[in-house]
Amino acid sequence: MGIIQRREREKLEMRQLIVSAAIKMYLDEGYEKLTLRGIAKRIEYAPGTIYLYFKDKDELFHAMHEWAFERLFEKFSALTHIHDPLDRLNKLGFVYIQFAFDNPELYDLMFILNEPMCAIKEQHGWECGFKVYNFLRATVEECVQKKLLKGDNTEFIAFSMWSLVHGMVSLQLRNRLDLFDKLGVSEGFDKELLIKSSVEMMLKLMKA
Amino acid sequence: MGIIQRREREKLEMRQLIVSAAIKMYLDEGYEKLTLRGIAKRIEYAPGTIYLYFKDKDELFHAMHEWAFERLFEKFSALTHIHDPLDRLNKLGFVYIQFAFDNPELYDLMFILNEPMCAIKEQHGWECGFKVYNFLRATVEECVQKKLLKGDNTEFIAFSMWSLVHGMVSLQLRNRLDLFDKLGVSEGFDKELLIKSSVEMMLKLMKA
DNA sequence: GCTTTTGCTGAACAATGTTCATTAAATTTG
DNA sequence: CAAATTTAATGAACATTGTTCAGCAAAAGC
Repeated sequence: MGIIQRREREKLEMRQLIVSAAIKMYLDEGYEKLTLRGIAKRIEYAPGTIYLYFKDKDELFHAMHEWAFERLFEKFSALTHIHDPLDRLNKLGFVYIQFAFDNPELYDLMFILNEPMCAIKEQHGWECGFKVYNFLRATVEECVQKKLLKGDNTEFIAFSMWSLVHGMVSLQLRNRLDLFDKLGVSEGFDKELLIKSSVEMMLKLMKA
Repeated sequence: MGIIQRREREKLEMRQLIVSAAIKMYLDEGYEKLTLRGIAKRIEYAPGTIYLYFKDKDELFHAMHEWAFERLFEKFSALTHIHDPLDRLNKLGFVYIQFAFDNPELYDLMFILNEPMCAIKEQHGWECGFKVYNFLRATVEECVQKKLLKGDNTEFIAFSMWSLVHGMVSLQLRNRLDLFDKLGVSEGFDKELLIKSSVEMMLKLMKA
């Protein structure tokens, strides 16, 4: 029965077509302008068709969310060759921050928006997030075992580090760092530099 | 001219009436169910009336946002009596976290949602946020001057601490910590404990 | 008492996510 | 190959949303 195989393949291709169009539209025009009608028009299908491939908009967001995680995981993977775990940990932080600045909309999808997580609750867990987090966790674990860091609780340390960079990045993405513009510093105050410098300081502080 | 004074007062009262109804509705039914028609019905006015007091929904969000900041500032103010700045810094963190867990919707409004910041761009800056942040900043400054902390850059330290707790709290609010449920830990894994313990660890680490 | 200003109305508009009866095409069956 | 059946896609329709605006009634000014 080659036919049902082909059908399955076509179904996946169609799903991918929709997701690609959605991502392109999302990156081009932003969150609010990403509409199902717009996506449908872009791929030259009727709006209702999307519902044959996705239960609702949340599920489409989830698919985009997974795609975004693959992009970040690629960046992380490029660091596996670094032998010194402390060095790797450092780079990991900077890659994470750089990714957020380069792809703010994707970061939103991955770590801030509610939508993709609604779809997750009804399906399997948050595997893509888990996978990326484990990269950090494993590196921290290695540092802990080699006693390169202060403290010995891998869980707490990894979580704290993630939270630290996520906190900085998400405050920036949500314009909460505009606060620093008023603090007497120069007008076009560089938030990216503030973040990177602060992370650098914290990492130094945590070294054994 | 007592009349225009009364008018001005009535205008403010009406604004407050709308904001109160909006907050009540927001806390009762959540972000998505907060609709202008719903608010109008609640205060027994026509939908269009709200636009006589607020330019758009974002501006209403901004007013709610300011109200929320007053609530947090009250909590912070209760800590002014603590003399030891390091102790105050500790408590500050826990009050912040507790506030977020007790009032997740308000926290959203204050630090995660985009809406209230749109209204800010067109008006004066983010004064309410600035005020609350300065509370933290001043406490850190005091610790730095008394050499109670490692490091001497008040700006970096205060920003890092804010980011750390905000990161933890916002990851939790956006269900990104569900990841830890799969990590083999117990099912009803206590996120609040994880957060508070991690912050505790980090604070110890930063003590001079 | 007439005119002007003000506050409020609620119908109307455009846009959204979502559903579903209907149609067209592909596949299976006889 | 023709008929029957299953599948894919349509696009009009529905309920909601934020927002606007011509009209209207009451208050204020003269």
